Amino acid sequence: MEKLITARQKQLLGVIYDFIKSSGYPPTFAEMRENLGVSSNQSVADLLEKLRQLKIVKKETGARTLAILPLGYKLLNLPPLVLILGVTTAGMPAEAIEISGEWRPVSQEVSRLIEEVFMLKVSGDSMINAGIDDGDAVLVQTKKEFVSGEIVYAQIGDEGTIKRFMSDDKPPYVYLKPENPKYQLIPFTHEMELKGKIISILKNNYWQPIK
Amino acid sequence: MEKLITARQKQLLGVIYDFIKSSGYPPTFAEMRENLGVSSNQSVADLLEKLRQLKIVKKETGARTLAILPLGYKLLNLPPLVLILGVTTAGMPAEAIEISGEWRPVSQEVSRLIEEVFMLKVSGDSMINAGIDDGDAVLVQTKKEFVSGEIVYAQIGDEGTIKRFMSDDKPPYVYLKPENPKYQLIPFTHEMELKGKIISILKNNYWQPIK
DNA sequence: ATCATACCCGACTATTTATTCGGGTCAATA
DNA sequence: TATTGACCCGAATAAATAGTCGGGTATGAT
Repeated sequence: MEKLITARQKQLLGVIYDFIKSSGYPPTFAEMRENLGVSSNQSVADLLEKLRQLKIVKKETGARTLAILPLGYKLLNLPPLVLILGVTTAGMPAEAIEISGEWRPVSQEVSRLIEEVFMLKVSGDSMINAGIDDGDAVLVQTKKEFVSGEIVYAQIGDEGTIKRFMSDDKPPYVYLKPENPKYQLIPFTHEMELKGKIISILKNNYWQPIK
Repeated sequence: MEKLITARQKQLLGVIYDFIKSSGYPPTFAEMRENLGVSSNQSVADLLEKLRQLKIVKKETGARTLAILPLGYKLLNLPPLVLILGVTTAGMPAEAIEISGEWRPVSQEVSRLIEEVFMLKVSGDSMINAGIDDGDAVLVQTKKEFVSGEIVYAQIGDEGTIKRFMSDDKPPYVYLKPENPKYQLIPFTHEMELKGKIISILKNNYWQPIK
């Protein structure tokens, strides 16, 4: 196992990481100096230059123009691929939901990535035949184009709903289909907006602490 | 519906957001000026001051000491509460996993939040009685202290495993219990490290595109 | 032994960037 | 119509910050 990075370099990486984490923006040379316990800018510059060459961080000219690159996060032992889940309180999805006390807000400056995927609590039994039960939560990946047969999250006016999206060659051509014979299918209208596709289901019983 | 924020203020907020998103660090006054199409710092300062008063952004003295606060993200129509899932390739969890082409890496400067929760693919049938099947994925929330009965992700040497954590008043006192009668329980040893608690299960059939 | 490399010092200079000053316009409102 | 608030100008000053110079000390490899 060969050493890609020296201990000191890694330490600097950690300092940068910690700083960003707590303040929301990158550190200056002076701030790095202090957290590293050195007194010269050059010391920081030397280390930083190595990190830059190794594509662990990027640095542009100017104040605080520093960012950690994927390789850097990897070295910090944080997985490079992530999925963001938003737990919405308002806005896009229709109703506020709360996911037990276990899940909590994370630092603000990051919540911006939540475009990708968000989470919704399901109420009702209209999709039980697709394995989605009342009280489950679903992950919705936002997208624009949909394929017939996908389970989607749609908004109809102010209300959000989860149904199977279908398009046919016979009337009503395009519609939402509940997965429960008790319910009628819903023809597509212009008040209807498809927000995303359900990519996962989180079963109700697992959100709660398991006794 | 009363207006909390003016159009121009919101525009600045958007400019800041976009800048951070693409560069990884906050903009300077000059950069905001340009993206806003004004020529005076004061113009930016005025708007920024409002955003600051309204607790939409925070601003410290110094270069690029700017960050968006939760309220700001809310105004940008991004959910304020988020959960981060890491999909690991190596390191903490035992094996690389890939979640269909649908899920993709997000900007690097953010992956640092993944300490919270990560995702693992499950192989094997040792937990079928707890509803966790081969091919499912689970969400693991990292923590240090565990309660008897929780389903946990544990590492034994290099290998990761999912089991129910149990502690008793009779031997073997502390152990991991498979939820499948085919398998034996595993007494706790010092090579064993509990990484986190399973908080959700993503059923295999929902990762794949639904036909 | 000499060389390269990782690391460090202190001080100086150059540059970037923020901050402040003293105004002005326009539209809504009292 | 006088006032206020939102927005804007250009220019000067003040501050923060980066970048650079010319070194030094170890340590391990050639």
